[in-house]
This record gives sequence, C-alpha cells and structure tokens, in this order.
Amino acid sequence: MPSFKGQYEHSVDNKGRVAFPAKLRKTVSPDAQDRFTILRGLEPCLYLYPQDRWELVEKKLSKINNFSLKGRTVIRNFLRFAEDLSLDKQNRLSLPSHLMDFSEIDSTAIFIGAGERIEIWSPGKLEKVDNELSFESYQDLFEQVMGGNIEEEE
Amino acid sequence: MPSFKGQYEHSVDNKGRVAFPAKLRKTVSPDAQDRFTILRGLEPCLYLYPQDRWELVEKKLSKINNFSLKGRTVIRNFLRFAEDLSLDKQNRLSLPSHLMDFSEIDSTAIFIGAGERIEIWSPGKLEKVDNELSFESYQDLFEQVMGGNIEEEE
DNA sequence: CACTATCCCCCACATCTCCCCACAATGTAC
DNA sequence: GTACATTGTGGGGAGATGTGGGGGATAGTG
Repeated sequence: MPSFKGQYEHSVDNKGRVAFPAKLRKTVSPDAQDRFTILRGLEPCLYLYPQDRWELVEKKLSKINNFSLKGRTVIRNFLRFAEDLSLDKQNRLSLPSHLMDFSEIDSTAIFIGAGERIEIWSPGKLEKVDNELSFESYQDLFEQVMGGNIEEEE
Repeated sequence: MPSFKGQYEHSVDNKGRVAFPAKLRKTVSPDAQDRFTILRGLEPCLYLYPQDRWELVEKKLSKINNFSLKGRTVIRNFLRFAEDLSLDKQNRLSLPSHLMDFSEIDSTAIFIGAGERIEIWSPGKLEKVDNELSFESYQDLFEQVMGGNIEEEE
C-alpha cells in the first residue's frame, strides 16, 4: 500500500463539489472502487479514507466492547460524523455540508496526502496551524518522531 | 457487514412517524427485510437493530446464565421494552409512544449510525451528553481507535 | 351493535441529490 | 504550432427523498 503524498488545491463549486486530485487517484487502490469514507479529523480538517483502508478502521472498531459505556461512547462519537462518498463521472467528491461547516471549507479545499489517509483543509485553517509551527519546533518534532534508528522500529 | 455511520435529523409527524434515513437504508442488509427491533437504550436514547443484527444480540443473550438472579434481571429489563417494527411504504418508522416518552422524543429525532446498531436521540438529550464529553476526551477516544499504524494491524 | 382509536395504505408535493452534458484549461505527442 | 487527451469547473434536469394529510380496515370498549 503506497502512501498518499503531496498537496493539491482545488476550488469547491456552489454545490459543494470538488475535483479529486488526479495524482492522488493514481495512489488509490483499484480495490477501493472510487469509494471513500470521509469524517471529522482531530485537527480542524477532514480525513478521507479510500474504502479498502477504511475497512481496516472498521475492523478495529468492531473489536470494541459494545456492552461497556466507554466502548459505546467511542463508537458513537467516532462514526457519527462519518459518511460514505463516491466519485462522480468527473472524478469529483460532494462534500457533506456539515463537514464543510466543521472544517470551514467554502470555496477552496486543499488536499494533503498524509500516508494512509488524505486530509482536506480550508486555506485559512491550514495557514493558522502552519503559523503556529515554527521551523525550529518542526525540527524538534521531526527528531522526536523520527529519532533513533528507524530500522529498530517495532 | 458494514458499519452504520453518520447522523441524520428528521421530523416526527403528529402520528409518531419518522422517515428512516436513506443513507442508513443503504447499509441495512437485504436479509433484514426492512424489519427492525427497537428498544430502550442504555443511554437515554433508543436502539434500533435491523432484524439480522438483532438475531446476533439474541444469540448473545441466550448465553447468559438464566439461573442467576443477575442474569434473569438483565434479560428481563433488556427485553421488556423491546418491540418489532417495520418500514411503511414511504420508508417510515412508527415509534411506539412509550419509547418516545422514555427518550423524550417529540417533534424531532436524530438518527446516529453506531456500528452494528442505530441510535435515535432527542435533540435535547443528545446535546446534554455532548456537553459532558470534552474535546480532550474525544481526542483520547480517537487515538485509542486510530492509534498505531493501521497497516501493521494483524 | 355502535363508537372510537389506531394502524397502515395511498396520494400529493416541495426539496434535494446525483447524473449527465458542455466546455474551458492544462498538459502531451508529433 | 497544432491536434488530441486529460483534467478542472459549471449548470440543467430527472429521479429519489422527506413531509404532511385523507381515508379505509381492524380491533378494542361500552
């Protein structure tokens, strides 16, 4: 499974449709059948999973105990802001309005390939988190995450 | 079996009827034949199971020890407020009045896809539990589910 | 038996979604 | 440069969906 990478800016029309970047489509597995699941991200952006990768997430969810309060709370709040999407014949996604509100996306959306998933940002929110992250602290983060011998990982 | 997901708000008419969300219907297995079981939830909401998934719940219940007081109490109180429902020709559910009372649903019902079942909430009750869930704990929950590299799974 | 309440079917209709067509912009081959 | 394919953007319209109300069949009550 190759990683999604790169950043692509597209306009959103007044029906909430946005073209899916052609270069990202080349990374989507044919198994996914141009079907996706989109949901609220932890940051003020949206997460987009091709179907085959989303199924791995569901597999994890299905292992959570449904007869505990905490388990039910996890499942409810995770799934309630998720929706299935497909590409139309022009390779566009129709963003649900509640997710556009959440992410403050209106006329422009920025796709960011982020490994196993794709993130979709509004320009404003993206600029804001960029400004909060100085180059120095990015260096620090990088070292914290990548530090040590990568090959020893797990 | 795909998970139920998403949140949908519908109005309840003065006959207690409410449209079953079309997107959720796409997730219901044809095996279920548009037949459901509805019952009191453990939270102040209603649980709605398509027939095929309800049968899995019954299977679980049947494994509970019937000769212990606790076991009998659980079974009795779980099942006593359960009813069978079907969709009418306009894909609506007729909510039993005792369940509308319990869940405090009157003119508006919110459907939440929660994995193997569907929850039905009144706006007021839902807002209350939302307020009790801080963003931090949502982050924690999220990381429990999504944490780790998905590709390493299994 | 009459009366009433409830259920469920049908019809009507406003709204929304999605599919299709058109075309502009961009990239590529010759 | 020109022709052609791919990609990005916009809009119109058919069909699906959500909502309300009327009315007939059925069952429960006095």
